[in-house]
Amino acid sequence: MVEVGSNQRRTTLKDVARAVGLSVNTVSRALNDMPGVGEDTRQRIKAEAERIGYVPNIHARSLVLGSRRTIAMIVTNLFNPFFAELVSEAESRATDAGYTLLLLLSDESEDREERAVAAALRSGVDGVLAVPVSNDSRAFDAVIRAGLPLVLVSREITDLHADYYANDNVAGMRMTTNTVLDRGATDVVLIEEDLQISTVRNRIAGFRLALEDHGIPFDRRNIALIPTRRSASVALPWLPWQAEDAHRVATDLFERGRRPHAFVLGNDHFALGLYVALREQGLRVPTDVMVIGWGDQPFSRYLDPPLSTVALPARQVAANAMKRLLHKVSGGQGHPETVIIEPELIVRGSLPRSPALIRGGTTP
Amino acid sequence: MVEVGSNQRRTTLKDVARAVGLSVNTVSRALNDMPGVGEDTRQRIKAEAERIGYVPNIHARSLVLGSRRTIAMIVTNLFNPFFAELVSEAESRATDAGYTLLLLLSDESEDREERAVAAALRSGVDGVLAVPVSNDSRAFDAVIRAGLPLVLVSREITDLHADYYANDNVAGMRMTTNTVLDRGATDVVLIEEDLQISTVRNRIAGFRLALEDHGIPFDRRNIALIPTRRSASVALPWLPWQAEDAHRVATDLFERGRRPHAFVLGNDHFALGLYVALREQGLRVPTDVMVIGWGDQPFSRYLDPPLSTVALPARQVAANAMKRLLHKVSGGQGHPETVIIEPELIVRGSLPRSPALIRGGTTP
DNA sequence: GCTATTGACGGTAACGCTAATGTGACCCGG
DNA sequence: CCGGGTCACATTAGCGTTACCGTCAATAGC
Repeated sequence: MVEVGSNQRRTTLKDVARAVGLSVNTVSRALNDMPGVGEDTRQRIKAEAERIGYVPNIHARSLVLGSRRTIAMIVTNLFNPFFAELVSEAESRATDAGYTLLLLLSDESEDREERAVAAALRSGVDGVLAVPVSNDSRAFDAVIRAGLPLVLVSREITDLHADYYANDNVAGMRMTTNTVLDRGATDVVLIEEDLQISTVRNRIAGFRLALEDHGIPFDRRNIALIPTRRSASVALPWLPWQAEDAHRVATDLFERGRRPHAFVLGNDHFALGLYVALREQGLRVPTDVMVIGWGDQPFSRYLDPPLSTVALPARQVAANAMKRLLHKVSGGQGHPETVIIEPELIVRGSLPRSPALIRGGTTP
Repeated sequence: MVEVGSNQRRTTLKDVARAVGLSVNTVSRALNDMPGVGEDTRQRIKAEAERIGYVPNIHARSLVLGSRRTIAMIVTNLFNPFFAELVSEAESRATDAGYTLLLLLSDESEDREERAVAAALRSGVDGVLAVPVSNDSRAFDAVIRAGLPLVLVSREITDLHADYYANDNVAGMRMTTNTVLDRGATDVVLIEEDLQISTVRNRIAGFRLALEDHGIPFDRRNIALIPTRRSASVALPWLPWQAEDAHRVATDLFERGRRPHAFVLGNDHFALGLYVALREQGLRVPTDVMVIGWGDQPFSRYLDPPLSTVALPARQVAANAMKRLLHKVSGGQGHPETVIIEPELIVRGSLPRSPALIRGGTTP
């Protein structure tokens, strides 16, 4: 069995140099496939380095090269599978390009976000990929001041002049809302998280645009915001709670005598609680009430009835963002760019098969 | 607006030293709260460093200190919320201890696992926290050979002498199986992933123990293994597919005339597909068939009926593992230790309220 | 046959930081 | 009044690599 935690001195370039009787310099050039070394010498050096178990000291290399070949990714949480997918794709792309990924979680807290940014800078990363907590640019100003490439994903910061990659929340929510309106709903309720982020703002904007499209006046009562639970200044958009809160919000509506024809949601997890609330009210989906979720979670197609939802191009967004970031990291230029990708509506049993199946909302 | 990607030279200790008219060394000691600096001088130095925006160069510091204060975490994927929670907790603990977390994904592929380990070593991390892909120790031998602290989480490698932290899969599955047996089931089917990992092995062991507890002979037909989908040698335990595969496996059983009294599952996602299969067969939960899942996913309590399942102490496991790793990283000794935590059965509507409600399995 | 040119290699200086060792001023006791 | 100790700082030596220049021989060109 190999001994753990041995404290033998690591073999360095100097050791290899001594072993082959050449200079440190030549050995370095040989191992890095730099010109200026005879081919046979190069092979001999490589063989010897392998033999005595030489592993380059990344710290020294980073110091002289000024790069650690590492990307920091700052994400609010991993419980939202959308973020998990973003991180997953980003890791894969970074690895393929010979970079590693430093993961920092901000937990929807501006405090922690600031600390994450500080940690990223301290760690000497080559670039930062971030899903910001809010519209406040303060934390990320530090990144820009440090001269580090920065790319934002999924959430925009309005007055920050940075690259931004996301899916189209405006068009997406406009599409879902229009879908239920086209099918005869006139009283639609949007359930959303109460977070101060562009994602929510844009989805609300899309929702209002759809109402406009159909000449329906917007009322504040068309939107139900689910307050974010916080603990010690850390937001907790914990998925079970989202379902629970959606259940409560919907039940409140019904108890106040409201009876919407359709719900469009900012999150598939809201549908879990909403479905229960509807069952409790004896309302049937989609004949009494239409429901469209957001995010196409794995469970959504297995609900009863299967949940219509919006599939988000998470991998594509992350891939584009990382590609752009790596381009900037390796000295690439160009004005900050914004790339917004259209999401896709997935129609399932929670929508009536054909339009205009619901009229007036109440079944006779 | 701040210019992005500027190439101004970073301010170094020397700049601070010149600004305050002191030596580099004194500035270093002042900023690191080392003795040998007058208190007023220290404050003056700190203020000046802050003013001119000094950020220590981690590369240089790492070189001289021989550490980057970074932990590598190698995980198979982030789609399984259990792993997402492990990573989340690990990141939090590492951050609290002044470390950063390098995330590497192995995608259930031994190839990628080996590359992840290599990347971790190249990156000069101080320790490795890993969920291994298989029972093969080869990849992690390299970690031990490099003298790096290694802690395994959630999956064990039998012949690797390393610390290991997990939840008790044997006891957990024994408990769930005993629960349905206690309530009168005699024909129980376990649905599991077909992965060569200790997790699955142990859950199967627990399942068999429960059968023994009840004097029921074990038959190969008591276990339905769901083959892992692979693409280009990368396993894809993608959650929607797990549900789909469970649906298929269950339907196959029914079509071959099998009619189990209970299903115990290795994963809540299997329940999604199973529920659909049961509905298609006109079978009711829990009166006709009992179901217990595994992992307490957010959606599980919102299924119809709510899914009984096993809640896993993911955060606790990760916290213990990271604590142990950080202990070893800072030179701590001790024999490799194994800590196994009991999971908790959560009883919901997919189990009959009182034992012995089902007899013989068929309702009259 | 003598000078340019090329190729293979060595010497040395960074990179920015910390740690070990020096140095001078000051204080204190005898 | 002087020796020894203490404090506040400076000087210097690395850490292991890569980059920039030399050097020296072999070869090519006229």
